[in-house]
Amino acid sequence: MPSIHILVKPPYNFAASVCDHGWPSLAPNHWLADEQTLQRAERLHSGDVVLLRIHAGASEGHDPVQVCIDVESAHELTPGEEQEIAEKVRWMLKLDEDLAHFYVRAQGNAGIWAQVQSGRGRLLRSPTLWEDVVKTIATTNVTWSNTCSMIERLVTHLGDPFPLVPDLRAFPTPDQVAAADPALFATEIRMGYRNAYVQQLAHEIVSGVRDLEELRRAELPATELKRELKSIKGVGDYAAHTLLMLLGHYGELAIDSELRAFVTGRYFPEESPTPKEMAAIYEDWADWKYLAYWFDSNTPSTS
DNA sequence: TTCCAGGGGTAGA
DNA sequence: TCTACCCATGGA
Repeated sequence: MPSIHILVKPPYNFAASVCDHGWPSLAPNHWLADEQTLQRAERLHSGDVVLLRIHAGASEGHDPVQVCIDVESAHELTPGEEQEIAEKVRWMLKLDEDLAHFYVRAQGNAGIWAQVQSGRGRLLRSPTLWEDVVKTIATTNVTWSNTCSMIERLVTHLGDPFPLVPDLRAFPTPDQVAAADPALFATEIRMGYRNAYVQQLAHEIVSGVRDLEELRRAELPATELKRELKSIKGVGDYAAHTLLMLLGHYGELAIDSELRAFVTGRYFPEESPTPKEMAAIYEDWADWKYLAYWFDSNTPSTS
């Protein structure tokens, strides 16, 4: 089985970073806890589906951390395919993001620093912005377990199978979602009123009206990215800020029921804060508000 | 049965 | 910019 290796400058904790938010639980991702491995069926540009098993390699002290990608495939990989896989995994793991300023800033907060000093902060994302937008829309106004079920059904019904283990499927492409019968969404995939949003986005991409991969690669300022993201039906402030985080912009908080409950409980026990009051808690973190909140919410209260 | 979850669109002010 | 109302789904 071919294995692709990537060297990562420390500090970097593969397992903690991958598992720091819910994305490894959303199909086609699957976290194999016993093996500390992220498994995922992935459709390559050629249309072939391969199985990726991503895990940390052995490293000591200050040596670069090694990330290993074991690839199972029905055919022999070409050099181009190996390069494609490596690029996708680098993107998914945010290996090219510079978090140095966040680490410096985090050292001023003992609780948050304790959370991140081992090399965390690179939250998992999907190989394509398309997949991340669909998944983010699927997190709105539903419980997390329902989000997982919706995405599982979407992948099961529309994703291409991995030939060697057909039960494992890749995330469906915009073409596959656009071509799907709306009745299949209504009766089987069951994303509720989000069905129309997801299929509309797929149609926009297929028709060329919208290019999310161009948007993903374009190094636009956060304000412009946010405007583009909010023009997608089903993406409001919460979803846009979540997607900005996934794209490497941490200056806006994604205010959802979890954030409201955490911030109210820790900082406003006697009142019900407005969104502006909640945002003010992390104002000093400037471009790093999202990560600051994220690790603050994982930090035990000192009071 | 009712409520609500990792909200958002729309209409009307 | 703000508010009211509606939106499918599934678990508690």
